[in-house]
Amino acid sequence: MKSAERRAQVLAIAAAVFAEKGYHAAKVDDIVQRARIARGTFYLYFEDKHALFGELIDGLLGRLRTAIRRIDVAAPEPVIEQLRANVRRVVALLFEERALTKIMVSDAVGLDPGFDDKLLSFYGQVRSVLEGSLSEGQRLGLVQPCSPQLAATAVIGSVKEIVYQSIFGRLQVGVEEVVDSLFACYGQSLLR
Amino acid sequence: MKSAERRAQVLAIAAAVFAEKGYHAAKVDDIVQRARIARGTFYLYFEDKHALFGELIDGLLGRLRTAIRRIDVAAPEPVIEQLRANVRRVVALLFEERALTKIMVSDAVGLDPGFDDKLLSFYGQVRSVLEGSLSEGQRLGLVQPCSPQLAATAVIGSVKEIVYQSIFGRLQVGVEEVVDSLFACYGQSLLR
Amino acid sequence: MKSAERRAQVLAIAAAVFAEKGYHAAKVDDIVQRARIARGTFYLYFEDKHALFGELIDGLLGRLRTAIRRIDVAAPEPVIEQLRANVRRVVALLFEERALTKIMVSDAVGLDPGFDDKLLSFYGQVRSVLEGSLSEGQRLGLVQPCSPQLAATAVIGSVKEIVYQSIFGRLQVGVEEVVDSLFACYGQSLLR
Amino acid sequence: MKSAERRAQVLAIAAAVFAEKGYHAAKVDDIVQRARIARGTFYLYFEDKHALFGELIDGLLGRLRTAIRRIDVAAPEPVIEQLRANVRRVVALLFEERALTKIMVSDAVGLDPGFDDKLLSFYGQVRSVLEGSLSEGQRLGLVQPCSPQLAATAVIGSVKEIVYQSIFGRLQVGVEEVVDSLFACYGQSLLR
DNA sequence: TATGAATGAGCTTTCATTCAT
DNA sequence: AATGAATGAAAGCTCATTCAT
Repeated sequence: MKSAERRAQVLAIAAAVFAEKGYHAAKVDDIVQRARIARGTFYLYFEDKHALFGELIDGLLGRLRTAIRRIDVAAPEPVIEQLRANVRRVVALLFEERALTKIMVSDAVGLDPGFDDKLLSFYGQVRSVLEGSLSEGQRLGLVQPCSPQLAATAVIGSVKEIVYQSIFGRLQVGVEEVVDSLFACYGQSLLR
Repeated sequence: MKSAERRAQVLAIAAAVFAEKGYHAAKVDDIVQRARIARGTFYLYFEDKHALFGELIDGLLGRLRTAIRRIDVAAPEPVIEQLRANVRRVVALLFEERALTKIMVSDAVGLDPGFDDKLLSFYGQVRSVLEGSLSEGQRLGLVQPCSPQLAATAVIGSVKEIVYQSIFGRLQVGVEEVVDSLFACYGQSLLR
Repeated sequence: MKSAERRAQVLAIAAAVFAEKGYHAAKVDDIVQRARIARGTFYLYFEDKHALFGELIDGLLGRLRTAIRRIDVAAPEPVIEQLRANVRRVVALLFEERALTKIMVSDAVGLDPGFDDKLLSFYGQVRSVLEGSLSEGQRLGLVQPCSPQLAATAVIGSVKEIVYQSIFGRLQVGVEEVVDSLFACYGQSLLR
Repeated sequence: MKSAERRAQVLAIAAAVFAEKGYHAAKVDDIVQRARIARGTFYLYFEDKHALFGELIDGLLGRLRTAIRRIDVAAPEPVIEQLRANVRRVVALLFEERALTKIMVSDAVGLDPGFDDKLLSFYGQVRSVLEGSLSEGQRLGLVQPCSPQLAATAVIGSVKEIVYQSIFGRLQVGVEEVVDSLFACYGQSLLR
């Protein structure tokens, strides 16, 4: 148990270091020094730097997957509320895990074909959920006729950019504000 | 003049190599070998690898800035058409310059505080243009009441994600399709 | 303790390599190959080639400073004997440390403003000691009237040249012979 | 003739650059830029950087050799005055050619076995002249009994050090002062 | 389980020299 | 004679990883 804790601690420290310096600038030394472990110990816990990074990304993607629940049109809760809850959970998680979010959007992209696949596959899954909901919504006459694929992609992009700007840029917003704004934008039409 | 051509050629080859392998995995050797120049010649044309990369990014950002024109509400052309033309030019440029686009979204982010600033500043400018148009639109009753800042960010994110997915992912779309879809999404309301 | 020994060993080997090839011609590779360590190990022990060289020079200058003791006119031992002991210790040290002496006179000069300062400052200190003794000697009527500054410089030069010639050149002399000759030259005029 | 002038000019500029930066830090580029010639032109005039440097050193050594004249005991001018004239000419030349002097004492030493031989052979010649004079002086009872070889070396070292200190260090002296001081130091003991 | 000294492949960059014009 | 773009060998240094203790 002690070992698992230590591992988790190193993982958290590594996330912070990666977020601070970026994957390449973050040296294994930086991590072990901050974690107060020996260099060799690092390799006792992790295959290598790359694998540790992968674990961080996988962890975040897993938690994001958990946060996103398939919309159930038959459920008592209205579809739009289910969607809103999904978005809220995702945004809340990303805002909570700033370090992991940062490395996901700025370091994992283009680092490696493997990571690109991982991310693309994740975004594909999310898009598939959204596309399903939108198609269903169109079938029920709740959603405007348009390409569900592109619309889903656009929504994902909106969330990513708002999160990205609030982490890197000067955008100062809270979770509720983001969710409300997204639904204000998409919910009634930006341009009438 | 021959020299300028050679320089441009190396620049183009470097863009391709960076797009293929990523900034860090792309070695100066890869570039010079493909360009069929000696390693020393590379440093005759460019300060170093970093500076060459910066030139590529600056070039694309410059062309993007040129593609984005401030919306003129007093012009005879409808505001929405001006907006559409902006989006079309941007998307067309990004689709045309796939290699540069790829390195901008996947390598320039988090590479360096300098590059992050560069990108953030660019996105800030674009957002400012969009925000202005949205605010003006709201004043004229053409745009739904919502945070212009977040809405603008959302729109930028939509464009980025669609472009990103069509370059990295499996999204197979053309320029017109993207523009139409964006306006279908935002133009009449995604959810009724 | 093992590590300190290894470090000292590398230092000694480096001194020999520098003496043999000169600072610039001596490659880090030459040193590590002779020391039978990996290239990376070198940088574990020393900041870089320059710093290692600096350490060698500092070490010799330090030992030379220790060898030179301020003349005490009030001491029971005659001033001239104190002076002779100083010269003997210096010459003996330089003869003993041929490699270090060689790099000090042939590589450290003009290598770097920092090294020039270091050497100049050392020679300045030695000259100051000698000047003091000469001035005191003149006050006591033991030394011929002449510029103590130039005389001190001349004496230093004599020692340097004799050592230099006996290391580089064909001058085959021993410590005692050098000391005796110096005092034979200077002993009846400079010192009355 | 134009070409010879140009060559001489490049030579002079190179001397200045070498004196300023040292042999290794002085790049061929620095020289050609200051001389306002193309890089290729440099190699039209000189074999290479090393040969140019050699020419500078050879030139100074040649002029020094000219300045040093063999003492003629049979001449009407007293031996001591002949010696003094020699020293005066040498010191005057070195003070006049500070750049060349600097590179001779700080760059040529230990640069190359070839240069070391060159310098050693020069100093050997000078020493031989001095030794001859001192031996002759001893035979005539004009000079104290001591090792002519070591005495000659000491005198050479004195001159070198004074010149070195007045170029690199803070020693501010004129030619006459140097000559006078040297003869004050050596003049009453070495020379009876 | 933990350590940290040792490793060495591999990188970017420099610069004296060449050679087609 | 003059040019300067091109060359490429060679150097210093880094850092992820290994392994003897």
